[in-house]
Amino acid sequence: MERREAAARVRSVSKAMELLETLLARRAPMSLQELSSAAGYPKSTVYALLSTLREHAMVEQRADGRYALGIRLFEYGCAVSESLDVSRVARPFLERLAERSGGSSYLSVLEGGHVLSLDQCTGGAGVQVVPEVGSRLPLHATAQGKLLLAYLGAGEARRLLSGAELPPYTPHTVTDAETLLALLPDVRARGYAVEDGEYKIGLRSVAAPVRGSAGEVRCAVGVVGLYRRVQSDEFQSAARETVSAAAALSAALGWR
Amino acid sequence: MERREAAARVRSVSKAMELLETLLARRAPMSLQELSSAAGYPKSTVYALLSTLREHAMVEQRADGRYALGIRLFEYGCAVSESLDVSRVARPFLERLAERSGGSSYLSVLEGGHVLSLDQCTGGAGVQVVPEVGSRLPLHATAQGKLLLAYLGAGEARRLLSGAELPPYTPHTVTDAETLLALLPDVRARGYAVEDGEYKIGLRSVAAPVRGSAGEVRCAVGVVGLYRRVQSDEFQSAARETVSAAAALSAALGWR
DNA sequence: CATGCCGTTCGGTATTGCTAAACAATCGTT
DNA sequence: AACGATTGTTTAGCAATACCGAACGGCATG
Repeated sequence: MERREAAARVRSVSKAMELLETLLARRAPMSLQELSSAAGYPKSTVYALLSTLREHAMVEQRADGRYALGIRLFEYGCAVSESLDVSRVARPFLERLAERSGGSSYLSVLEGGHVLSLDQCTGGAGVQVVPEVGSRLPLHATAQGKLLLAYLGAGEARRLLSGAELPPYTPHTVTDAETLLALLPDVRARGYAVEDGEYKIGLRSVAAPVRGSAGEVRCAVGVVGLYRRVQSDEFQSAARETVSAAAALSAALGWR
Repeated sequence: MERREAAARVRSVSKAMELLETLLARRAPMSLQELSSAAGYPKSTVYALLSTLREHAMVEQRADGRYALGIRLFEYGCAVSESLDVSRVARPFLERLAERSGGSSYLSVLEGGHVLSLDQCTGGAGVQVVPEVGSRLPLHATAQGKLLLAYLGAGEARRLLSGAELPPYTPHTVTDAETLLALLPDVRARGYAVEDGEYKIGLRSVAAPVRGSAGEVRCAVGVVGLYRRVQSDEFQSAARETVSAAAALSAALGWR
């Protein structure tokens, strides 16, 4: 029997975190009423939680009374960013990869059923579409997502996919969990994952695994660009560059 | 009678926030016991709080059991950073200021009795000492701190200074609250604040106020460098550049 | 001046978080 | 290997306290 993660121990803390998550999802200040109905708790409950969060600068209240994410979260974010040795070490590799692949490179990890972009490096040529640092991308419609899923335990990958909707971003998006799971052994065998216009039409992307000193897959490096076709020479070359950048970064992190 | 801010409404949320603050202050993973004794709550209480925070990825637990700030805080930090239009708008001004002043420029706000550095831009010449983005600096020993204090209500400035110790970072640090408060009218009159080796010996710094559309002082821009003396031409020139950069940035933010 | 809409306050209730103590797991030492 | 020390985890019961409905006051707008 697999061990279920324990339910939330402290409900009020959970509720407070839900409020922050709501504010993050909306990406805009919200009124007390909005937060109250969005979270499903009574106004006065939400008020007490927000007051407490406000005292710790986790939220701030605007002049019009609406609540927004607070400045202390910026501090925490910087501290976490510094403690992530990965992104510091990865920077030169990302830059070199962007230069050699002709696309934009990025570094991402798995977090809460999404792909979280840790860092990026926009390529030189023309208009480039890159995920914003700190933004979430879908697991099922991105190369990074498929790659990170591939190196999870099979049960874990199924759990993440079954837990959520798999919305079709383009006609090429794989929206069936089983179909997606069936692709993962191939990803492991090849050592990289490919995305062919599954998130945005015209964009194609490769991702390869970055391993830590214990051999575990810590994150993914990838390239995204306006490549013509997956079979094209440019794309295949970008894939090779991605794999070798990921290997070099892994080595820098102490792999082998 | 001045309105005292209400006490924390939800204690468990407050305790959870204290744990995060402790982790931030130590800047290193901490064991359950360390956190328990640092925060002054029993082990099992801290455990319940940490478990809840962990479920929301606000903390993460390392392989050795120690707790560290979680990856979701990075997400929140990025979101806050994006919503701060100031730092986006300020970037070109900071770059130009660093270039013209011969020092390093930075942007900072008042937060929780400290100066919080939002962005920085290191100058080209030689070794430069700049505050890390996201780090806290003392109010009483920095140009930014004195500047931001100067534009608060007098009562507010006194409250912030009396609440905390004023440790001497160098022999030149002003450690007496009243002496410091007496300097603030001069700062307002001149339109900029100066720091003369009060935080680190050899470093001198200027800061000027950035105003928002309502005329309120939103943050400070400044320059720090290895200037010889405050009276030197280079420093005086840097001060003029700082004031004009602050004014230009204010204008870009809708002042006047 | 009435009306709605908001953020804020208040007090009683029972929910729920707090705690001490026991448990389990890991590690270093004898 | 056995031990003991140290640590993270679980549990159970009590009472503190978080929760909520309802009322308040301020601010717009009609």
